[in-house]
Amino acid sequence: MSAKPEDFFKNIISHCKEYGFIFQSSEIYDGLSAVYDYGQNGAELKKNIREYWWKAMVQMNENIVGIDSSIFMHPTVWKASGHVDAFNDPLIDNKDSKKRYRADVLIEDHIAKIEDKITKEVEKAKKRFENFDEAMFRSTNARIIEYQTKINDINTRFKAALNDNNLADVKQIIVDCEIVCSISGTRNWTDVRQFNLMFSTSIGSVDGEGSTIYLRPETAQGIFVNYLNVQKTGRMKIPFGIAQTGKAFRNEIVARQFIFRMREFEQMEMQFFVKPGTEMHWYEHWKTARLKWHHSFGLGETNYKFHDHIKLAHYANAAADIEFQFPFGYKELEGIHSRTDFDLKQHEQFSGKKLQYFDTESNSSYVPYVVETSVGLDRLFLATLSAAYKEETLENGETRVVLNLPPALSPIKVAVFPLVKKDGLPEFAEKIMESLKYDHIVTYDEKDTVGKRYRRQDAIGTPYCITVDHQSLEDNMVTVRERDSMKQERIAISAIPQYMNERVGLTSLLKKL
RNA sequence: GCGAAAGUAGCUCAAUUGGUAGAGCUCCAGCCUUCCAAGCUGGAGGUUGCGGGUUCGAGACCCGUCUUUCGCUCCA
Repeated sequence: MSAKPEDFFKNIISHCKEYGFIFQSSEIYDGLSAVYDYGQNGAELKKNIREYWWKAMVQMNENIVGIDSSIFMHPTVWKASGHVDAFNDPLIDNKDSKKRYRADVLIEDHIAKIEDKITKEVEKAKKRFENFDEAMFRSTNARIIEYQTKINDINTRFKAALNDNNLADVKQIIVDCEIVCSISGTRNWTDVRQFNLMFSTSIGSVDGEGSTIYLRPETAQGIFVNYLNVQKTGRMKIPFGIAQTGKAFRNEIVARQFIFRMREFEQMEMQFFVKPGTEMHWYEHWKTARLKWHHSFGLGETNYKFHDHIKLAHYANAAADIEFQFPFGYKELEGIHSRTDFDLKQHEQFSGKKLQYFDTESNSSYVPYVVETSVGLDRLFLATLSAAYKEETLENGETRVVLNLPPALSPIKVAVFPLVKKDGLPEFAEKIMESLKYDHIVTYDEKDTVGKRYRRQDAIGTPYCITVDHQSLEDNMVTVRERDSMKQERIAISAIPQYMNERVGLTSLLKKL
């Protein structure tokens, strides 16, 4: 329609700022890369999405309960989960080809090449001599000795450099070995850098005496370490789930695409504990249930698709993403993973505590298997907003920008206007607003023409506007104008509460599930 | 992180080879009109992202830096 695809996403970002949905963090100080703040309307929309998720998972399922675990956790949690070891690879870039390599792999490959040369020398010699003594040949041949010395030197130096965490020397080894990029063929390398996934800080008020702890890179571990607490105190019977929403932190190498990938973000996760062997049943169950939940937003079912993982993480035996068609293409919105008993087993091992469940049916104990649903709240926010954002051309040729948000998720549910700013209409309108504010977020506006005020509300997705006119003073009727159709109807003031409750509450969404 | 491009009022953009930073919209205070953004009057808002340099003089030229976008790379 009006905007070109490449401009469309830009317009959404501008709209987010202009109407108080998203601001860049610390903007007056030039901002902080890949960190964003939610403004007055964004905070409401985000809260509403979170609430809808929570009700759909916890309130609607008797066997799912919610927790709220700390962002700080014992450092060993992240050793057990594998996060500490997984992201400490030293990386180096070739400036010409822009190709990134693991520095240790480059060096190991180089060593392997030298070993190849030795092997070739040995094979050549094998063919030449009848009674070939390989060990003798290896220990006496001058060229092989030279190669082997080189390998030993590199290995010694490389080990020392890694032990001392001396990244400068790791680079120097690459330079000294004259290792070239296989693509560009050049030796134009950047410095070797260590990338850490997790943000660290220290606990304990005395500087230097505290121990290093991490800001959690996922909320799931808070569920795993509490699984037995919840199971016992809640008398939960398998299968049961534990849900949680909360911030997680990842020191991404690159963070792009607005709030799609941020360093600080919010997850909504549910870990479902099941009897081993039944996990595939539950995996399929949650795939279906979660997709249905997404569809209930009414943003277009064709915008969603499953992406089944072929290559699985070490802890999983099945994994799928629900992808959403963002303005920049299909991208992951939610992950549904069959995580096996990997996490709980790891925590058993590292903590030395039994994390087993006693199954009264089979009269046996086992570590439950886990099926995880994990959705990014910020991504869901972006998906919702970008699918709801419409630049419309009206019949009279005018354009309007409207957010076709599900009414239950809209930041503001009702706007109340006096048709004119005199004759007692403002006071009358304010009374209506006062009566509604106990149940809904309501706003009041008396500035500019009423048409302009409708457009302002369209731009933030307010589903209903109530306008008070002179006749209202006599018959206690008001005009209700609906956002998407722009249709108006006349209703009694006494009917407003029920009218709104039927249309802007979460109940109607929950009933679709 | 690498490369390229960009950064001027809340938003969209101007500003002659280097010569006093402007406009429209928005916003605010009023007036008028009164059911779909368009009338009138007045007002606020900028160390031109930031820091250096060249120059008599820099929004413009040079260097650095920050942020954003795109491509590559990475992605439990």
